[in-house]
Amino acid sequence: MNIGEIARRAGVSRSTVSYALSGKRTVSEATRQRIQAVIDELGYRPNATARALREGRNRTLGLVIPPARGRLTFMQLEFVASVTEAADRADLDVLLSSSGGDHDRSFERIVDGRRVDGVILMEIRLDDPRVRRLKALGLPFVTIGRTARPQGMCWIDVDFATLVGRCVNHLADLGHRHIALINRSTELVASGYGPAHRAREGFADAVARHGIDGMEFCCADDASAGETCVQEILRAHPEVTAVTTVNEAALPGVQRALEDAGLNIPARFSIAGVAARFWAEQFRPQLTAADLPAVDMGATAVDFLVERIAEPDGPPRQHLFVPPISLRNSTGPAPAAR
Amino acid sequence: MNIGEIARRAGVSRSTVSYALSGKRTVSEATRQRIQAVIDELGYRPNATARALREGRNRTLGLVIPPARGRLTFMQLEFVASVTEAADRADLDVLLSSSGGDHDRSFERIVDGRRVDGVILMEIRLDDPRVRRLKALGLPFVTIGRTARPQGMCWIDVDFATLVGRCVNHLADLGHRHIALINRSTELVASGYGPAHRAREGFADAVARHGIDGMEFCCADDASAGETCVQEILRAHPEVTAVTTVNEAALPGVQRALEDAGLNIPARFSIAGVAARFWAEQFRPQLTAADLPAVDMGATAVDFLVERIAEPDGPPRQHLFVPPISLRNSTGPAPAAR
DNA sequence: TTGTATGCGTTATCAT
DNA sequence: ATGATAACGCATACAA
Repeated sequence: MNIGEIARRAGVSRSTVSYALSGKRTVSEATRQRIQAVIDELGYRPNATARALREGRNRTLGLVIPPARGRLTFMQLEFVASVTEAADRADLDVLLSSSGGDHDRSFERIVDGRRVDGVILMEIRLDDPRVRRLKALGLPFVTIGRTARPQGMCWIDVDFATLVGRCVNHLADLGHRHIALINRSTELVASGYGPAHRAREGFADAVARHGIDGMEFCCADDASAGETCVQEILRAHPEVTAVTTVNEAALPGVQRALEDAGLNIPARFSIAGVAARFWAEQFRPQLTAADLPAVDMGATAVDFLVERIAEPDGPPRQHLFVPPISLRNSTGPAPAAR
Repeated sequence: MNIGEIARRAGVSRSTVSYALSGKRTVSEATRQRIQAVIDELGYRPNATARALREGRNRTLGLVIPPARGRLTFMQLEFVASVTEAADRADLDVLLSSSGGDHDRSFERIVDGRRVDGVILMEIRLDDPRVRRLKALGLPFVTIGRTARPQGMCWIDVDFATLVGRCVNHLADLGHRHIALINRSTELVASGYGPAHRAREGFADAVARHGIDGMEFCCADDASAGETCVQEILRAHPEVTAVTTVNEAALPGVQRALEDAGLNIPARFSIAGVAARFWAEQFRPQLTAADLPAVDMGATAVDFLVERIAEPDGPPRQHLFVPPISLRNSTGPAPAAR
């Protein structure tokens, strides 16, 4: 069923049907109703593909997620859901692409074929080839996370440096003098993953500012790595009384290792970090942490992208999220000794 | 950059360029190379929208997910990721639609506008209006879960009845005589949600078969509901020594309540169920459970859909997943008394 | 208030 | 081995 058939049956021209539908020029009430009757009867709906071809836009945005083999984090998954809902509110569809590393076929398909009007790029690297690609194509995009040179680009990010710094402040104020950072994986750091780098920097700065002892550990994004990591910390650095972390997926293992070591939280050991609320509340006792604002971030990313699509040469918008640290029960005064 | 421009610069017709690219008719090596050179130089890529209009298909499938306000479960999220990857392997894109209940705008957009060649429908109800819609449109689709009348349709599902039955068998074999089922929420049951209904049936059958005492409790999909639910069970039915559940999101609360009641697992209380592996492993001690095979399910759903798109009138394929129950450490012999 | 004609970028049919 | 041309379904500039 197409617009021509509707026109024929209603005894009008195609343009009249089109205008009756779009309202972009006046159509007499009589013909409008006749047309509508035919449309209702035949259940006609305009073909979105033809419209996209004609209009030169798809009313669709691309969402590039990391390949699932590296297991999506809870935070990422919440973000995907919130982007989908925000897009829906703007009457936009979302074309999903799982890409990253060498697995970029779907990214190419979506971008090369101009299937989308703009792209939201998750899990950006400090130097990201996909960003260069999008720039070269002149396709509007928003990144989640910043590249090394984010000037002139549209992005949103979480201020991991500041947040980790605040965690250190908090722990130092409680008297802790030997603090460990449990960062993301070595591979992630090596590949230039911003959050890991900025967590490191924020940690180093804060530790230096307080003149206390800080050490960093990389840790894969899973529970058993977290367990091993804490065991290693306790073994090699018995003086450590507190940990700060940006690795939410490691938390269950962190908890286990501390329990097994008989270290009561927060009486004998403190921990604070940055994590999705889900993980913070899952921790026992609940974790003092900056909750990652996934829903806000998704909505903001869509807002920025929609704005940029409408006005590609407008000023690039950027937002650094600094969510408050929720004081829960995992931090307390440093114990006299361990 | 379009195919006409390439043709002009290569000094050939548009059809020659098209054929050179598709290989659907022979093109002399000389012109092929000349064309390729121009393409490489100008970075030409065919416009997917125009191709879709011409070919009458989009090489895209729709994935309808439940609205995120009800928080996507891990299982659902894993499924989304696996569908995306399976689609990518088949060179298909995935258009995401979050719909369900009254929030069906994006479903309409995708389906009415013929933006997709087929649809994967998650979280099906026993009587689902979207299924009727897709049938009426003649759009190929695969459902995750079955409707009440699944004959003639393409679907995959998890055999909750059998799995819950097996959990009961296992617990009965261990000597438990008073077993509770922690099902999904009252609302979900009321709305005709298949897994909840079939868990109930499987439970009732198994309990009757063993001639033991079984009782069912509905429980919202979150930790605190799980906690309340277990407290209620322990209070009202102190004779209960084991629980089986299909409510993974309630597990953290279940655990908390049992801990608070001082009921050691599995010495004084046993629990077995159906859950994503993530949740089973998160439980302490690790949960004896049938792990939901999200990745297999995603791949299978895509396979079925691709097949159906290619051959809309072929026999509808169906698969009932009965994943093995992984024996972990949450079940043991019934205690003498409680 | 309505109709006619054109083009969006492809692919495929027919012709050479 | 290659070219000209007609669709695909829609929106809109131009006419009337």
